[in-house]
Amino acid sequence: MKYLHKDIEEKWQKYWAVNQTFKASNTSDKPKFYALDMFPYPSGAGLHVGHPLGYIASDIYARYKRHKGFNVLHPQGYDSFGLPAEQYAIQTGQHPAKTTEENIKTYRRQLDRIGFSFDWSREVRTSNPDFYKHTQWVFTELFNAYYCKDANQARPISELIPVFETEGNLPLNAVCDEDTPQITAADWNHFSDKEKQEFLLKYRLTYLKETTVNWCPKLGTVLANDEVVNGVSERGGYPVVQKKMMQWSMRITAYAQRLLDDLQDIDWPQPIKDIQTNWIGRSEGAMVSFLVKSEKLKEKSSVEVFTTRPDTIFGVSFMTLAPEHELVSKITTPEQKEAVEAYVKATAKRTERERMSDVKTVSGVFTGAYAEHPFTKELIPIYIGDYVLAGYGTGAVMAVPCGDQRDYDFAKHFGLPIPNIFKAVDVSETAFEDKGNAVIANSDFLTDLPYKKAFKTVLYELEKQKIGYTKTNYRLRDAIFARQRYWGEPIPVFYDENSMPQTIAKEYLPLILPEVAKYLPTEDGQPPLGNAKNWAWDTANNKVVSNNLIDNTTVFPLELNTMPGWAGSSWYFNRYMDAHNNDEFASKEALAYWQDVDLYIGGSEHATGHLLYSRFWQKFLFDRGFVTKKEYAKKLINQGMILGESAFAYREEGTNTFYSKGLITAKKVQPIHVDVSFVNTSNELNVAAFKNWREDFKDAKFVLEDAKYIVGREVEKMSKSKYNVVNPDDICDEYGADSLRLFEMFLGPLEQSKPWKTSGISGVYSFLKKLWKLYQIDEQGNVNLSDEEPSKESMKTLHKTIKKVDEDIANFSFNTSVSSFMIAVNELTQQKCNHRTVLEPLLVLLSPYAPHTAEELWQKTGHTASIATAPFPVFDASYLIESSKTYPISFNGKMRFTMDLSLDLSKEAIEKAVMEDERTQKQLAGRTPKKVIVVPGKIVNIVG
RNA sequence: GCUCGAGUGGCGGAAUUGGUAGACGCGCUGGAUUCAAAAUCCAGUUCUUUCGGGAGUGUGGGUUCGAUUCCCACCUCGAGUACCA
Repeated sequence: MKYLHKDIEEKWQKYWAVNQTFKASNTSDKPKFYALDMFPYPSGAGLHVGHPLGYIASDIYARYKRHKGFNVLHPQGYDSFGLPAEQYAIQTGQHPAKTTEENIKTYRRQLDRIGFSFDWSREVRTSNPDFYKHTQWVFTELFNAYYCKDANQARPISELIPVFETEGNLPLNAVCDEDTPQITAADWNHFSDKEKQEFLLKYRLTYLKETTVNWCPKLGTVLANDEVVNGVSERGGYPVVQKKMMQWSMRITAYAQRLLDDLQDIDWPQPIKDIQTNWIGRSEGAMVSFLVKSEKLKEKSSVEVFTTRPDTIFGVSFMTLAPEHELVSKITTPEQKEAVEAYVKATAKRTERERMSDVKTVSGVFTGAYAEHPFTKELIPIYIGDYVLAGYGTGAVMAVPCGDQRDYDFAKHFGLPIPNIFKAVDVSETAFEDKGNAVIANSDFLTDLPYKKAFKTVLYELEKQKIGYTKTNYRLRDAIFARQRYWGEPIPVFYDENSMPQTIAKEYLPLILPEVAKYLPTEDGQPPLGNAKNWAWDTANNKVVSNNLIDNTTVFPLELNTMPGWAGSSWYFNRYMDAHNNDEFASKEALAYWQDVDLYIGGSEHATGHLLYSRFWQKFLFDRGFVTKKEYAKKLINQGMILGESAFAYREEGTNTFYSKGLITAKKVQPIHVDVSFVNTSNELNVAAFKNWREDFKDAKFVLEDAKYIVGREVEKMSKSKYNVVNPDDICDEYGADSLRLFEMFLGPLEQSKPWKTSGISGVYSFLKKLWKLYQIDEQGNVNLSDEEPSKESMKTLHKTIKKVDEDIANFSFNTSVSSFMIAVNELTQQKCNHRTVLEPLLVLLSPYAPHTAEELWQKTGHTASIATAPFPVFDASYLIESSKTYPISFNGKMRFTMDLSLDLSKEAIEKAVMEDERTQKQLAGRTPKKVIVVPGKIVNIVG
């Protein structure tokens, strides 16, 4: 009978759905295994063959673990809040919930066709109120917590009030806003309610503060740092400008050190760890105060700088402040006022992108003010310059031109002195930045000290004289946690009579996203939720009511911002453990059983976004005792991207004539993307289909070669706009889901990017056909296997394959395990093996890839064991043990011939046998070898 | 610039702790079957050769009896990051 993949796959997919074959239980005697994929955003375009790559890998591993006797949790869901649905809504008026629902249907249908073993009973959707009510709850927990540096954990904010009441904030060692003043108990007790609330906000882990944000005017929203790439928005590529705004932020910086330290405990790819380490950007150095000497200043004032090279302090010849630095206006002398103000204005106008594309231009202005060097007491000029960033360190630097290239360039540009404080180093051309080889000179008490020693000595002195102290700085910033958008989780906050934020208590969540007439911002620039008619909080009845009822005594306005895209994905992995729990995000029992993700597969593009934020939330939930693990994913694998093979037709410039690829050499042509579905495997274009494709090609002329139009090919990212998308549905139609799954794995190593080539699929497809053939299935669908004893050779093939595939899957080397199966089928075909003893275990083993075929056959032959519960075949080493081995015989490391030698021969016996062989004698031609190296079981090498 | 990662046939890619380089698949060549095609099966396929061999894993060195594998220098490509003081 023919291999009818469609019938087989349909039948078993239905069977699994009806029998809930892959439903995981929260109670089991088996050890647990949690295999997770990064859940997709359900876009309108549906899946292409690149999307399921990681899902296939995790699915194989999940099935493998089930075979090995684990209770496996392998869920899937949707990250369903997001921008595309909202933009579609703005254009069409269609509610995002509706398009999202439709897209999810398409996704589900496509995923089902590929035959994944997902436990769909645990599906989550971040846009479901049942789900986001818990996202909102995490927000309120963060709001009601602060970070205690002594305990090194998050604690309830309520703890702070008695401390403030009795001692003020002086003894408190907690993370807070940089500008938090010191207060005494008396201060606190004299605070009004509003002042108390404002003060507490400086400690909350999610807080409201005026901050400089990345504002994207085109998208009408703020963006987090990781959403800005090269000064433009990651989505859409629109310009981004800096703007001061009142914003919700998350105090992720409180966790900077722990996020760094705990990387050591998790088995994640080194590149991801490196990226996160870089992003957190820890640097150790010192804070140093420079006294400002300005007649204009009445009170004593100083500039604080952060430096990683306090050892070079005697090389300071000027200081530079960021143009935005608060001291700038205070210290600027009247003579310089005009120039400084013009410069500040010009900098503010420039977008981040302009500032970056212009790195090489040195610019700045002298403020007219001077500072006093803390040791030499010399006066040094204070400049402003845009190479100093307001957001890092203190927004001011002590410039050491001989030791820092940027300071050097600045000094050269403005003709400032470049004192050399390095021993035996020439700094006339360039700065000397190599601190490992630095020996300090001309530096008073630091002279002749190497870098490390000088670093320690100067810090000791700075601390003694109270002009500086050791400081660790992080590049990581607090994450902006609000978007001026509609399609996101509402922030569960209302504003009380003092206009201070108050969270909505857990029992009244979810705060459901309101209906709005328009998804655009309001006319006065408020976020889209400003269009909602019913968007006020009635504190008497704890429910949402009409805006008309706002009286600021019991009914208050609700927050108009929504949460950013990464909110739901920061904790969803815990939800799968107990997806239908209405009271809590997951029960204590479920959390205690599943604990954490054992294998997490997804793309590396989330390194500084989702993969960092989710670690932060998990640590917070851990601190507050809600989860059992401080890291949620033990092992992470980044699957590579599957690239598309774009096709191009070549149109001569200024004409509508297309030349076949071989004819374009002398012509000026413009390559045009052609839909890959018009091209066959030999790169031949279906001209008729192409003409019908677009109006402007209707009358196109084609110059052919050998009566064919041949297209050009190029590997690019798979995308709709490049017309190189391959739909998995088409592959399933023609070759079946098993072929698709096998082929995606066979393409190459999981973690590597690789181009998709539909022509290659014939290899795995014919492998499946050959496999099917082995079972000699007749027209009635019966399997005709022999119950006689199989040959030793066939048993060896089986057990060799078991051993290899077991090892390969355990190492996530899926491509080589597919090869092993192919070899096995080729061997068994050649051996004419049709023995049940060999072929049934082979199918169980193969089922991670082709369960449908396997189950089909098990059923037909009267076996009813579900693949999910069938035992993994036991590997029997005895079939692999051989009595003899083909030894390569080498002369000076070069292989000359082989000899079959018994494996139980001693070293001496092997040497004797080899030396006596006539081929050895021929090679030696009478000479005596210097040495004979015998590695039992491996090789014999004769040196001489 | 800095930090990682990778360079193997026409192509995707294999190769345990250093031990017969090119597994497996695509493509290609020849053959069988067929009126023919598709499908299937068989044989071949790194380059070179005077048919004994010789060369060969980006380049140049080194360690070793023996290097795709280890070490040093360089070249190329990819990814991340970028005035971070």
